[in-house]
Amino acid sequence: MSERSHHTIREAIRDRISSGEWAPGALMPGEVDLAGEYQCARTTVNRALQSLAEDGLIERKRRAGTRIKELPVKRARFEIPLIRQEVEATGAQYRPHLLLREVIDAPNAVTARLQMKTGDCALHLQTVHMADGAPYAYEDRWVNLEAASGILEAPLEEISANEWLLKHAPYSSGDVTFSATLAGPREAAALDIAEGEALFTIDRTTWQDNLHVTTMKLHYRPGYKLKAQV
Amino acid sequence: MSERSHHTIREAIRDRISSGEWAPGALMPGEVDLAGEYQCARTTVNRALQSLAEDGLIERKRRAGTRIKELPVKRARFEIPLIRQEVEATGAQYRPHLLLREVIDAPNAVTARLQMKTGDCALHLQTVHMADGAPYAYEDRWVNLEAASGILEAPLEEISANEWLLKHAPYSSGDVTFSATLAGPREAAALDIAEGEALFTIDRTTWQDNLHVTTMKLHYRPGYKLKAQV
DNA sequence: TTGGATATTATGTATGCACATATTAACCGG
DNA sequence: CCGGTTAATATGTGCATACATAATATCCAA
Repeated sequence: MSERSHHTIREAIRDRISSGEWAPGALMPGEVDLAGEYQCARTTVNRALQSLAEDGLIERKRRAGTRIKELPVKRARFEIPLIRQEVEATGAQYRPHLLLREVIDAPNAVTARLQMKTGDCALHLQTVHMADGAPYAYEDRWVNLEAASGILEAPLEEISANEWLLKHAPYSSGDVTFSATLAGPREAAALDIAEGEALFTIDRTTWQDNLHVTTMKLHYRPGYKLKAQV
Repeated sequence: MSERSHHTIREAIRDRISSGEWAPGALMPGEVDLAGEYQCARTTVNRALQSLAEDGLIERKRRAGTRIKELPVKRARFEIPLIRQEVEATGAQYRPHLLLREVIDAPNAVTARLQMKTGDCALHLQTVHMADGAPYAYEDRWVNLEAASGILEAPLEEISANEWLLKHAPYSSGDVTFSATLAGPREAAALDIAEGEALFTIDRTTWQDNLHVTTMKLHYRPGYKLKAQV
C-alpha cells in the first residue's frame, strides 16, 4: 500500500474535514488542486472523494464542486447475526425448539405482507431459540410456500428456519423494524419469564426478486442489547 | 452512463450471484474473464467486484480469486435521524424541553464512559423532546466539558444538545446500542405514561479523535419503531 | 520426504488520457 | 431587464498500462 493510495488520501482528507479546516457548507478544493497537494493523479483523489461522499461527509456536484455537508448524516450499520452464531459466540450450545409447525390458510395480515392471494396456504412456525437449554429468543414466522416449498422437508429441530432459508434463498433483501414490546402470556411462556417484561423485538420481511419469502417477529429475552457502530 | 459502466456490470453480476449461477463458496471467474464477457477493461470489472465485496456478497483474495460467500452477511443500515427532523417529518412542531441542567462531578459510571478523570465536572442534561407539546422522547445526557465547553452558552431550550454538538463537533464517531427497557417512575413522568410500559431505548457514546464528547440514554414513547433496510 | 527458495498468478492500485455530463457563468438579442 | 443560447468547468467514468502484493504452486537440494 503506497503512501499515496486512495485509502491514505481518503483518511487524510477525512481528518482535515473533521478538524474543521473547511467550514460546514463550504466548498473544498477541487480534485485537481488536491491531486497537486498530495502529488498524485486526479483519479486517485476522485476515488477518495467518492468514498467520502458515500460515507455522507461531503456532497459532490459536477461543475459545482465538492461541499462539506452541513449536518453529516449519521449512519449506523450492523450485521444481523444468525441467532445460532450469536448464541455460540457466548460459548453456549444452540438448538431451535419448535413449538408449532402447521400449514394453514394464512390470516389476512400475513397474506398482505407476503403478497399472497387471500386464502393461500402458508407455513406457520413458532420457535424458541435455546441457548444451553434456556430460552434465548422467541420467533413467530410465516413462510410463503410458493417461494420456499422445500422447507417442508427441512429438519427444523436441527437447523432454524432462518438458517435454512439463508442457505436455500441466500441473496434476498428485506426490511426490518426494531421496537420494544411488553411480554404477553404467549411470549412469557415461551421465554420462561413473567408477563409485562420489556422485550426487544425485531419484525422482518424478506423477499427475493419481488417474490416475498417470509415474515417474522422475533422477541429477545429481557436484557438483550443490539450493538452498532456509527 | 454507458451500458458497460461499473454500475451496470455490478448489478449484472449481482443478479448472476443471486440467481445461483455460482454456488455459495465456489470460485467465480477472474477479472480478466469477466472483462472479456462484458467487453470492458479489467479495471471496470475490478470496480464492480470491489463494490460487491463491500456489500458482503463475495470475498476476494489476491492470487486465490473471488469466492461467493457461503452465508452472505446481512447488513442493516439506517440513518440515525435528528429527533427534530424525525418530529418535523410527521408535521408536528419540535421543541426540546429542559428538565435539568447542571454542572456537577460526574458519577463514576459516566467518567468511565467518557474517559474523564474521576471527580471532573461534566454537564448533565435531562431533556424531553416535545412534538406539538406532547412528549416524544426522554433523554439523559452527560457532556464532557473538556470536549465541548462552548455548550454552556448554548440556548438549549431552542436547539437540542444533540444538534448543538452536531454543529460544533460534527464529525465524530461513536457506538450505539439498542434495547428494550421498562419505564420507571422518572421515565413515566417525563413521557407522561404509566410505569411499566416498554420503551425503545438507545444508548450512545460519541467521541472525536479519541476525546470522548458525550454519552446519553434516549427513551422513546411506547410504540416507537426504528426502520432499516437490509 | 522435507524445507526453503523461486516462479506464477489473481487481485490491488496508480497514472495519463480521453471523453461524458451536469451545472453554472457569460453572453446577447430583443 | 428578460429569457434563452452558448461557453466554461468540475466531477464522472472508461481504458490501457505498469507495477505492487499476496497467496499458491513448483522445483530443487539436502
